[in-house]
Amino acid sequence: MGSYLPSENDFSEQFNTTRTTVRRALEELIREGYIVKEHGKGSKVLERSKFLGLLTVKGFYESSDFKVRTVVTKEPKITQWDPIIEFPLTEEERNSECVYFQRVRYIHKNAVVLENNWYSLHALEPIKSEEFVEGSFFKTLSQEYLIEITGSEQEFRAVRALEEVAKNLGIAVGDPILQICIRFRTSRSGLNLYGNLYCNTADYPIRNSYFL
Amino acid sequence: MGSYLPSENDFSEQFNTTRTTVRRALEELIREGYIVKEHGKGSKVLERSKFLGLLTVKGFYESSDFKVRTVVTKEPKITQWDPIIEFPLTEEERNSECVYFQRVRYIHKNAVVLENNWYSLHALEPIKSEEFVEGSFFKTLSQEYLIEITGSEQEFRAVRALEEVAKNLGIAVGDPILQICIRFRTSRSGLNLYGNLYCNTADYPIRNSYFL
DNA sequence: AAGTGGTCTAGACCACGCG
DNA sequence: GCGTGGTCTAGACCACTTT
Repeated sequence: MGSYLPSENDFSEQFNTTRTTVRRALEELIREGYIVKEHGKGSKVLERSKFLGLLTVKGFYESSDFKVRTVVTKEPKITQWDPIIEFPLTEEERNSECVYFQRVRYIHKNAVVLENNWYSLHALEPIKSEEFVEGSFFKTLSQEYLIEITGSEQEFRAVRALEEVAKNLGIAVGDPILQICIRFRTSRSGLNLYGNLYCNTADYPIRNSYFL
Repeated sequence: MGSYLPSENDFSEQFNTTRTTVRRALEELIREGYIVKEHGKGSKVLERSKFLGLLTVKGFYESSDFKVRTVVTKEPKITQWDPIIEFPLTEEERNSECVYFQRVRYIHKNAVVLENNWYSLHALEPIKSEEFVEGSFFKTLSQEYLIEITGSEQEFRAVRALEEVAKNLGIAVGDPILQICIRFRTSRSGLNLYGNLYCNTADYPIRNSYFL
């Protein structure tokens, strides 16, 4: 913590690769908030504030201070698209049914995020939650289907919690809540994952970082 | 709109540069939400939804449908650091005074964002708002001081609007509001810019995108 | 087969920080 | 001066899409 990583040249020698490739790897660490680069000095390892909840494009990840536990509250089932999705669907998606499921993310004993997810049936079969690798949908996609997340678009809004959200997150109806609408793009052509997240940011704000 | 850009090879020929460099430029367009890449097909130009407010690491930018107008509501002045800043200051920053100013961002006639900004006096002199190039603080840094934004970290929270925020944004006290705490890192060593933004997302959600 | 983006190697030069 | 990260050239090979 507060110390510096080996230099890019050191890494490229050590792993028999080029600086370009090392830099690509470091960019990932930067985006996830683990390091910052300092021109002329090196890559500094950051202290992780213990009250921070974190979001990456691939979902949530754990800081060293807490683990995110996920509970599936609605099993994946085939249904119609929900107009709450903020992104325009492709024609193939509109003409297909979709798979919908719902999860709640916990930190310690606290429900922090209620997450709705959809994807188009034309691009990917339904996956039961029992089949989730280590309980993770994204890990399942990666390991069982060789599908990777290639990017995402997110819309942030502050809204008042409605009944369902309030109940799941243990807050009052009308409390301010952070709504994040996400479209994940994937390495499988035609497959997008849509998410609608309600985050109780009172204790765990959502963090994003960006470099270059 | 909906059409494709010339290929990366075309661009690299046309501008006498390499594909690597072209790809870096395209990454910028991706992050700002102008294009998406489709493997094997090309770089697709996106339609811009007209109700979208957008945020990049460099501040706000305009979609084709509206311009963001900025009004300085509190002139830059030298003061003490405000504990509302969510990020740990460096020792040099803590030991220095800071420059603080406040702006309101308008879209059409609507006040949409109230923005507080701070930076450390030890790293940059005070800049009067009359000196802002085209009214923009970031443009001033870039053009007059050769300081570029190299990255940022953002924390998102949904909160209730307090008096000052409500008054400036024309909403009621207690209404849900999106608070974004930002630290911008810059190419000038030791200079960070801190921001505390209150966004009325009712009509203009904040958008982010990410690739690779 | 041809064209696209995705990834990688190899190497150069520059700007910044520090002793 | 030297080591660091920042940027760029030049070129290779692969995976995906379309014809």
